[in-house]
Formats: sequence, structure tokens, C-alpha cells
Amino acid sequence: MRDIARATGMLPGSIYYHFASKDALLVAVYAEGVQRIAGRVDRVVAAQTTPLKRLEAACVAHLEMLLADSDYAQVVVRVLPQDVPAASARLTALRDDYEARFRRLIAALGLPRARRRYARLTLLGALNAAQSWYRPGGDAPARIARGILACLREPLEAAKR
Amino acid sequence: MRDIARATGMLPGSIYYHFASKDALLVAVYAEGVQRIAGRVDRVVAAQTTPLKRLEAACVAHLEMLLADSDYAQVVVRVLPQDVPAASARLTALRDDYEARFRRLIAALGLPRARRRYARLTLLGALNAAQSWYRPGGDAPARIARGILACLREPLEAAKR
DNA sequence: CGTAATACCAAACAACCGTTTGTTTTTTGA
DNA sequence: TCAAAAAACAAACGGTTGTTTGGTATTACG
Repeated sequence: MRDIARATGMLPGSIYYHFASKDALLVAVYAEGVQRIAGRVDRVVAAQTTPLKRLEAACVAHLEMLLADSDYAQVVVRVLPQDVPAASARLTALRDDYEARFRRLIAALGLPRARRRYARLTLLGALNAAQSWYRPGGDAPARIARGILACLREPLEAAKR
Repeated sequence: MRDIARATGMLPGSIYYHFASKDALLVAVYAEGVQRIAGRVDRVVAAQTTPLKRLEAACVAHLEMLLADSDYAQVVVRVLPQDVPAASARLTALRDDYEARFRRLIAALGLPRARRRYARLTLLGALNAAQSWYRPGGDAPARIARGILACLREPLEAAKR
């Protein structure tokens, strides 16, 4: 709280005029982060027409936000609802609401029902994990997103070259 | 440190006879966790002969350790090297050493070079993410591991039912 | 203009944190 | 058996933490 106060040019106590507690501030930042990512994803998805193009656009936007807007994204990805018992329900709701976008995008692909859930969890898990191994020098976020999506599109055992 | 002392029946200061600092203790737990997971993975991999069976066995063992032996696994998965600057090199080395197993297992599949890296990162990212959404009621760890691996084996756009 | 809401300051509170120091108990081995 | 090494205790250290309280500028508005 003292670090945040210094960064905003306030004294620590002044924060409590705006937020009831540290946890409440955390939730506000989390919500803002989710909203920023969701906003961008929604925008780029709307610009595409085929189910696959829409999913790809979502993955690229998701990862670009995760790796660029890193302060908010760090909170959204690394803070798990169970880390903040006092707000876990609220955080879970925000996360579920966001991930529903990918549920719908994947459902549009026409996969068998049983595979949809794992496709979503695999995709989001792999994308989010990129935040921990990404280094600015290597592949650009958009390329990484497409690389991960390609792993789900082209079978592992095919195409021995 | 006080919680750990209580759990081990010691006073807080006594821990410092065994470990130089809190970070040193963290590294020791991390190393022990990696060793436990790696040991089990190595054992089950050795029992399989084909490249694909070996990779599948590794995924199942990895996830079973992650979801069952949850105290050590929690440390190994959630603590990132950059979280502990004083020990980040040591943690990175441990993690790289473990993940090299998957690098080799995937290389044995005969994928084109360019795809191997993303296949590994996608697979490990998706498996590790399961730790945050897994709930004891649902699919068993082994089934989840196979479900995730199936996402990389069967193309996304195929098999409309 | 003046008053009331808004925003922030100044200072402290109590609890908690990782760690150190000197001492005592327990275990080991010659 | 008895000295030495190992292990744990007892108590505190200085610093950090989230938060509260009462006062003070600043702004908005009837």
C-alpha cells in the first residue's frame, strides 16, 4: 500500500478514501484488467467472420494484451480467486465471464461436445503460461498465439518431415 | 516462518539452524518438489516403448503429481524464478532440467523442428494450468492429462459430429 | 458567499515479518 | 563416561504491514 501511495503521489492513508481495503483495491484492478482485455478481444473478434478466424483473432488479442499491458495482465493471470478468500466469488465471476467468450468461439467450431471443454482449457492454459516464459527478444506475441493455436490444429503425430 | 515452525514443532528461530534464510528454505522445497515429480515421470516413461506412449505416460505422471502431492507441487508450479531474485538462477536451472525431459520426449515424435518448441510449451502450459481449475469431484488426473494430450493430437477443425 | 461534500494529510496503532543472539538441552562418539 | 558436536529454546531486534483517526486543504454548488 505504501508503494502504491508513493507511485500515485499520495500518503498511504489517503488510499482508504477511495478503496475500503487492500483487497477491495485488488478486486478493482482485477476488474479493470479483465475489462481491458475483454474489450480488445471483443473488438477484433467482431471484425472476423469465419469461426476459425474469430478464434484466432481472439487468441492473438488475448496474448497481446497479456504480454504488453503487463501490469494489469499480471494481476489478472497470476492472482487466482482462491488467493483472496474474501473476494474469491467476485474474482471467479469476472474470470468466468471473460472465459465464456472462448467457450462460445470454440463451440462455433463444431467440435464434439466432449472435446470442447478440454480444447478451451488447453488453449487458455497454454496462452496464459506464455506470460511466464515470454521474453521481448523472441517471437512477437501474435506469432506465439498462432503457434500455440497451430498446436491444436495440426495433429502431433502427423507430418514427419 | 512462524507457521512452518509451528507445523514442525519448533520455535521460529530454530529453523535457522537448518536453513540460512527463508529463501534458502524455499529453494530446498522447490528442489525436493522437482525431484519427486521427475523421479515418478522417469519411472513411468521407462516402462513404455513407443514415443507416443512414453509422452502420454509422462503427461499422466506429471499431472498426477501436480494434483495429488499438492504441497510440493504448489511450490514448483506457482513460484516463478523471477519471484525470488536471490535464487532465480537456481530455480531456473531446476525447472529447465525437468522440462528437458519433455523436450526429448517430443523430439522423439519426429515433428518438424519449428513445431517442437511450441508443442512443448503448449503441453506444459496446459497441464500446469490444470492445477488452478482442477476440482476433486470431476475427471481424474490421468483422464485430464489424456484429454489435454488429445487436444494436441486431434486437429481442432476435424470431426464435426 | 458560505456551506457542504470531496479529497488528501499527518501521525500513529497494533500486529506481523524475517532474523539474530546467547543459552540450554539432546545426541554422539572416543 | 564424558567432552564435543548437533539441535533446539527463549527472547528479543528492527523493520514492515494494513489500517484508523482526527484534522486540513480543495472543490462544487445553492
